[in-house]
Amino acid sequence: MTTERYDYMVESNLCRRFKMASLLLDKSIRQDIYERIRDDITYGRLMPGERLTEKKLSDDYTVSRSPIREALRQLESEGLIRYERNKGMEVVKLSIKQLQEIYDLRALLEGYAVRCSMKQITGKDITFLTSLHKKLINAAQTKDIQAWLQNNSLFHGYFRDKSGNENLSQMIVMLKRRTFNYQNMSLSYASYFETYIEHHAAILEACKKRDVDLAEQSMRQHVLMTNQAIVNFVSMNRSSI
Amino acid sequence: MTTERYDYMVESNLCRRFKMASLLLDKSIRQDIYERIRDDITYGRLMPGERLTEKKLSDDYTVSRSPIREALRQLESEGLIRYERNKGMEVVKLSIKQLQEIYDLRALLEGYAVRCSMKQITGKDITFLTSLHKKLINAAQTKDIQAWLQNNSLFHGYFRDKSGNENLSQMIVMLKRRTFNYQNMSLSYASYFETYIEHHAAILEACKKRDVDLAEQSMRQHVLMTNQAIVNFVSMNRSSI
DNA sequence: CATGCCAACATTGTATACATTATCGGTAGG
DNA sequence: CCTACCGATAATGTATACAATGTTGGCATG
Repeated sequence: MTTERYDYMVESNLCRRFKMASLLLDKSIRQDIYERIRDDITYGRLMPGERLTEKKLSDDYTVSRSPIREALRQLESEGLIRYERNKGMEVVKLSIKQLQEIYDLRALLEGYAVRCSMKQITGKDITFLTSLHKKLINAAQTKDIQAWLQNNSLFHGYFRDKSGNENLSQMIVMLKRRTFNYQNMSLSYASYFETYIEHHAAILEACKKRDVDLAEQSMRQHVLMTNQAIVNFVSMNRSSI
Repeated sequence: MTTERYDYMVESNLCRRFKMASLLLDKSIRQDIYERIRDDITYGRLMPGERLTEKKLSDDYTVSRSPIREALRQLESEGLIRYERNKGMEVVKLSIKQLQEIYDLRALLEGYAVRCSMKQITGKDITFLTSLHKKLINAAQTKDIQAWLQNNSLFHGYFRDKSGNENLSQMIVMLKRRTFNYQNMSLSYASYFETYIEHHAAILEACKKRDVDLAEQSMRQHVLMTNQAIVNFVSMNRSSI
């Protein structure tokens, strides 16, 4: 009995230290765990189909199962993991059809974001987007995938943020997270940098001309084309992902 | 101690077989709670801005806080409730701007759903939609709001389901849940049955002519018009909702 | 050797205990 | 009268205990 109490005290003290660490960051353990697992999935440290148990996660992060379970519920709602009652969960593995569905939606929504953003984009914004475009060209020439990813994200994110529709923005981000790892893998496999740069150039050009319809259409085509590259990649590597 | 444990295990395994039959009908408490709170919000038994505490919920449903908390995480992810750390949660109260954002998205997505569904809609589907349309006309004439809501839901749901895009469908449903109560309240306040019937007729007509662009456009306009009615209603009753 | 059964174990589902934080009313000091 | 502070209370955040369910591997049986 005494030892039990002793053990408990030790555990409690350990946990307190972790709690304090997260308190300093003003973040709950649950929120922290949520973000870590989410990023592990989007950045491919956890692969599609991989099975996760609450025990393993609570051991890995040295916290109890309570915050873990709550974080998992969030991730499930966002379509990143799949639950089966009394059996556990796994990282969502998207079928070709699902990938196409999601990219169809992304094309629609990102295109619409461009349309909305046109009302608020000024010459200054065009200048900034052009500088991003140049960085992308540079990244393509030097085959710097990290730089590409980063600036590509900024390019797309710019229209998203300028759309002025917070709900639209959130949806696009959610869809992006669900496919990010697939996109990343396919990019490492076979990059279509030149094609993408042409697309971006077309979008930019349409923005300069203030041609809303063309800008929206260009973005839609661009996203759909990206999807094609990913579908090709997944089709060829279906066994492992 | 060992024997006790042994006996317990035996009984547990034996008992399991007798329960097997009813297992399929079982639902986890969490899932049950989730659905009940969700419906309480969408059907207005819980009003926007209303504050909920875990203790009250666990008392109401006579369960512990664990499944409650997990259900609340799901509801939060879906935008139905809002959490503030260490302070608790409340039913989301949408601003006029948010309502417009969400309806903008619904218009975009439901319009797109009509576009997608056109590939798969046959004469038989048109016949069914026409019968729904007639029921709506009847409900309008008799001012039967319940019948209107039910058949209107079927009308819109038909295109959604026929779109063949499961992700699109889920998004529309989610957006609908977030605004359902507002829509419902505004309908009780001032109904635009005649206008909506004209819209539906236009959509049906476009379907019959297989005019995809017109059908999509008609649905978009219809949804945006609905939004206008709701915004008017909310603007006038801002104090209470 | 194949197969069905079942105890042991592993995992998820729920309840409870404990820890931390917010809220609110009252009181002392200005 | 106002404000700042304190403490009681109630809420959320986390850890742990207990219960129900799924899985596995060994053993008996044919």
